[in-house]
Amino acid sequence: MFPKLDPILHSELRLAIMSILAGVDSADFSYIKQQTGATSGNLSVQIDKLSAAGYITVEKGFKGKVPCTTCKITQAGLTAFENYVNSLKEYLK
Amino acid sequence: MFPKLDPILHSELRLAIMSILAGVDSADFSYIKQQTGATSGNLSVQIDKLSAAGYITVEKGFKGKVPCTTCKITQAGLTAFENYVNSLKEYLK
DNA sequence: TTTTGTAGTTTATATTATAAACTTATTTAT
DNA sequence: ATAAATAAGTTTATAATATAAACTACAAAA
Repeated sequence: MFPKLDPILHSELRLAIMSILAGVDSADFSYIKQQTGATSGNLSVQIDKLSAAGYITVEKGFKGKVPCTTCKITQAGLTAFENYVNSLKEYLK
Repeated sequence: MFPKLDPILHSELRLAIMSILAGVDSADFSYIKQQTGATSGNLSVQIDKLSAAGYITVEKGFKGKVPCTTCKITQAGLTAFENYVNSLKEYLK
């Protein structure tokens, strides 16, 4: 039987966000936006969802005078990401 | 930049259907239903979508007196599936 | 002949993703 | 100093999607 895919991660943009965050210590909103090519609105919504799921933390600060939102993957997020990848493999082989 | 994921394939049930069909010559509705654990309604809709996309062919016949719908992956479907897998890899590494 | 089971389809609903419109603050140009 | 343009988001509205519930048609069993 096919394993259930985590619906939080089975989303193109959220998966891209997680993919980025899995490889770095932290990344800010603008960087993620540029890397993914997402619109600000979409990115904002999906970051909220990942944050609500406890997969990332979001810190709102300033870079000089400009607001800057920094995202970081959590241990739970990393684990979920790994589980998702493993589950997905069952579908791809 | 992350490649765009084929929205037809980026769906849990449709991906499972394609995964099954990629490994066999053909499979009928009931078999796919049993393998995926999907409801008939959901399966019917998703098979229609894959068929409309040209990724599978659907043949309605009879097994004795009982109706039997047989699905088969097309070359286009196989190619799309392979592309999807390759695209996905960019997200998972 | 009524009921149960098989094999689906159609329709309705709830969720989701996405974009458009908006807010707030900051530079930059006039 | 004021207006225009840019940056960094958020909120809201819309369109698409997945899913389940309800329904149809037929066959086999009780």
